[in-house]
Amino acid sequence: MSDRISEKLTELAKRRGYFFQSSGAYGGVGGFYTFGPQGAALKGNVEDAWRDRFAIAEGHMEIDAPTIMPEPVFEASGHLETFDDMLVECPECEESHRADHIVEDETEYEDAESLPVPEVEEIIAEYELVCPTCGAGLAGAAIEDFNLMFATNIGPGDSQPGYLRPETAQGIFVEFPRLKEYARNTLPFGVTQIGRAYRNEISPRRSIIRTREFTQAELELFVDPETSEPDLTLVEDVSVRLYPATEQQADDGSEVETTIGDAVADGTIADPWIAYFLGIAQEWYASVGVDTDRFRFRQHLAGERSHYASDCWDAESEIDGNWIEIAGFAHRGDYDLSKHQEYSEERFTVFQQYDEPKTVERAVVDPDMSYLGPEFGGDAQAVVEELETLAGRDRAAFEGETVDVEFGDETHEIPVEKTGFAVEEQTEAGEHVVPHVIEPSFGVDRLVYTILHHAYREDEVAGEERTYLDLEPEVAPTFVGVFPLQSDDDLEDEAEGIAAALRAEGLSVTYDDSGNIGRRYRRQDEVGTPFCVTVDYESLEDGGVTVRERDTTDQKRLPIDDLPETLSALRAGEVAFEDLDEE
RNA sequence: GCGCCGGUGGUCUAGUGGCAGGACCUGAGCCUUCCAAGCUCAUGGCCCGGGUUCAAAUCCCGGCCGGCGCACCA
Repeated sequence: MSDRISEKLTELAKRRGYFFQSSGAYGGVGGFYTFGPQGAALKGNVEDAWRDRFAIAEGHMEIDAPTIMPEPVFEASGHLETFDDMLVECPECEESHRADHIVEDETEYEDAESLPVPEVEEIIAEYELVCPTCGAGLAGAAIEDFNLMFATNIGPGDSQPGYLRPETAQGIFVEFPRLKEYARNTLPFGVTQIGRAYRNEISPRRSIIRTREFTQAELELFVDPETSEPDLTLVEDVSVRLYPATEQQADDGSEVETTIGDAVADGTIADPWIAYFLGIAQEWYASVGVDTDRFRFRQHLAGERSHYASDCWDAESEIDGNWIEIAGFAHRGDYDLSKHQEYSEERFTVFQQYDEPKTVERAVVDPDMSYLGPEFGGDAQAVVEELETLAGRDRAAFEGETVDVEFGDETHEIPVEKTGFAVEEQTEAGEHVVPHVIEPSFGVDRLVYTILHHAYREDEVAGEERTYLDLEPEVAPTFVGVFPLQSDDDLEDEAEGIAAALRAEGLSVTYDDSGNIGRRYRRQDEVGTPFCVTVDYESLEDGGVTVRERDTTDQKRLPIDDLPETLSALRAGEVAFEDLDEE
């Protein structure tokens, strides 16, 4: 049964323009998909809904950064190193294994990933390591260096290497020094981005669930680790299904049905920001059509977490009995901003003012350059820097007649009186803080797939099998179909007029006069169009039309003049179809 | 990347070393006063390359693509 839905969905997606493999005319290429007319509209609606909730409703700002960035960005982010896999193929059984993992498992080396390839090859030979699958010796087998990032060159030649971003996040982190200005140097503030990311996956699989180019919707929330707090009262009553790490590791562990408030109170979710976003996400996912019975939040196990995350929860949806990750909620700490501060020339901090200015004692130097200059020549400035460092680190060094300064390979004695050493009282209004980052990161393609999968329905209408998509009106690619009951010039004119009026209202409308009325209803059912409007001969007399609801196939007679308003209210969820009064 | 299986109109599928069939869909027409009805007509196909052969969509080899398993998934 479960496999049938995926297969039927794939077939439907191809046939009705939701999504299909790209470049089919050239044999297709693995891991790349095109969203067809329906799919692009659905995806766009999902992105709009995300933007409404996570950017606009939260008061955050959205940016749109390039997908290609220069190499130093990824040196700083750690992706050049950690996105790099060392694969070694067993000469006997031809299985591929992670060379660094084998080394870490079998030797005392703990961070083989960061070692150069030739060194890892030497270690394998030296320790006579064997294939985990068949036990054959791996000595002499070549290690293939594989980086999951797509590489390119910026400008002519290969002088400036660049990479397609493997996550949208770096585009936000890199621009932090300017973005903080827009936030008026005030924490917390959030920056969102919806955009493409690229990973040269070894083995793309399972339709649009694992592709090489995909869309992420990410929020980077920059918080003061000491003072910023979410308003948990907004989400404390939200019911969630959690799968904490402790339950995953227990023999009889199970998912936990609880509320955000209780999970925070009993420590299941340690970080209040993570808890806040899990609550927001739970309700948002439900609003766009994820079946909450096939949805949970799973905590990462310690060994599973990324190089930056201190705690991480995934949102997972159930597809054919398998749980797939559709979002990650990570506490990235100050990892990203600190790394960019270290690797770049910019300051990735926000000045946080104290409630009360603090008075602190500080050791300072004010060297006598008329002494240091002649004494050290061109090295005088470096000596000054050494003195400054030393003063901050070790005041006692300045207590004697002279102070010892390590410089070059020698120790120099400098009279303390020439250093201008003093301990001063200084008033500090605040401090430069590297913000911590809370990152809710959503996979849009997987969400679209989940929505379609969870919306897939088969039932029976008038003795005939029917397939329909139970899509939420807010995200349905086509909102309303408009038909003349039969081929008839007068009916067609009236129906086309209604279609135009609804389009003018901003609704997504499809007009169809082919075949018979039943066929047209089924066509719209199959792509998930929530409502259909049919113009009949009475419409020309009494100004009413039949409006038919997708899920129930119920029909109501409603006045044409009110249609734009009525249907807009239905789309916004302001009224329910069953509550509408007939004419 | 390795292994197994597979690739036939838009979709699903039958089939064989000798003229490639069906169903659905789609389009045109007829019919039709609310749920894939019926009739007529039409469009459209053997993944790519090489080999074997008188003849290859079919057999063989390689590639590409897909499903599944392994590995991978910061």
